[in-house]
Amino acid sequence: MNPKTQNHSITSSAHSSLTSSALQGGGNENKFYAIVDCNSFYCSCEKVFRPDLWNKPVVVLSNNDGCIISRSDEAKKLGVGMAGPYFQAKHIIEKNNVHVFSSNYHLYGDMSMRVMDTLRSLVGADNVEVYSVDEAFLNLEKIPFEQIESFAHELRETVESWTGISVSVGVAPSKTLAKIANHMAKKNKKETSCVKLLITEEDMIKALKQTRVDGIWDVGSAYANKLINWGITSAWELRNMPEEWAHANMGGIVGIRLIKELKGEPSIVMKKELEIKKMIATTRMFGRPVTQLSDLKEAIATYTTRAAEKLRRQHCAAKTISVFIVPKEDSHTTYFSHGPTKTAYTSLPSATSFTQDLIKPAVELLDGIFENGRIYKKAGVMLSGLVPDESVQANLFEKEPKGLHRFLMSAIDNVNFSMRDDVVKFCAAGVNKDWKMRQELRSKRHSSRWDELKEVS
DNA sequence: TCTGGGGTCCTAGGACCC
DNA sequence: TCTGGGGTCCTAGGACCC
Repeated sequence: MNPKTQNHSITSSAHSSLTSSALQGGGNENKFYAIVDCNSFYCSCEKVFRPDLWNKPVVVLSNNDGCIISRSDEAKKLGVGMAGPYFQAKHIIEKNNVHVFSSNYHLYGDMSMRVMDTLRSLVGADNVEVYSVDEAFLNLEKIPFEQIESFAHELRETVESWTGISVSVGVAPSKTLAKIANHMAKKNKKETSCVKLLITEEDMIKALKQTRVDGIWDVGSAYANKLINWGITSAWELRNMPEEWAHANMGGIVGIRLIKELKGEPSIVMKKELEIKKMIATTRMFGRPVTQLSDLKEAIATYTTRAAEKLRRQHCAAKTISVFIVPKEDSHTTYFSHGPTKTAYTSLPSATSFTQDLIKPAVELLDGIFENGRIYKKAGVMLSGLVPDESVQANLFEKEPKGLHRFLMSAIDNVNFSMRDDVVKFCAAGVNKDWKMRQELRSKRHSSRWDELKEVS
């Protein structure tokens, strides 16, 4: 692993002059990026297996059935807000007979894999960067310029007919512009057929003028507010600011990159697939308020087990483990807030990926931060200082040979992966787990569990 | 009553070294 | 009493993403 890998390095000026020729509509050497983004992804996954819900309003809830994290177009039209708490939208939902699902990550993960595999088969695996569960950037440099538009439509049609998931496609000379194009495609599905290209200078200028600064990828609410206070409201106005200004006022090189991207000079390069994570976290809200140390210990042991699995899956070991717990707010506030998070971390004597080596320090850290009498609503475990497993530096004082442990871990992983649901687990993780999150409305795992396969009658 | 989970990158500042 | 300059590494915290 090379932690210094620069995924976001500024590209050379030679590159950008190549792009400006692209803007004038040059030849095949032009570089374009596509972003393919699934429409209302979680809702679409649910609908694939429920034809009775096509054209019906659907929403999907976050873990613990807390927030609304995906809405079908029909639900959006009814005024169901994004990322809002479920209970606040409940009246609209009940009145309009909106179908509600708890999140079903087995299903979404599997459908995501199918979408990504389809994209890989269309442009080659090397030209796909999976950006999130429902989006991927594609490098279109191999597609001849005059075919870009038809190819973008082909992408959309193929994904939809092979997986049942509808997507929107945005194409432009930089990732940030592609994101803007995608946004426009999504906003006017009928008019654009879910495909929007920004490949001429006029198109780009028009799009930038229509885009507000808070709609730009990588401009969050903090910068958007600042920009608006400075009188910069459209993406076009931001694009015309000097790079030195961006460096001074918008987070250093992040700001420069943003301006370049808006000008169509690609500055955020494609990431290689299968990059290993630099930090691994498993954190959850509890399904009910937790006050007992013993319950918290079970939760921490369970999260540590999950995190250690993720660690081994990318063949890494961790040098640092940290644990945090979040109490409920003492005072009565109407607005959602929580009490001060307590965090503790420790450096391990040597990097490890063994669950049992991680649970012990995790639970000890918990002992140090737990306060009797408090009510807790959330906890988490984070692993950092990750190193490739084969290069784990041996500790001089290590007595036990590791071969046996490694064998045991991979045996447990294999059993749990094939059977799922923790058939084999560590006792510290508890058996009852009544603190576990609520998932009352989860659909079946149609595509990843034999016993939950969809039946066709 | 009820508000998710899991990441990334960058910068500043302190500790430490020669 | 006077107290450099340059470098690296680490961590905390802020900003962002879906």
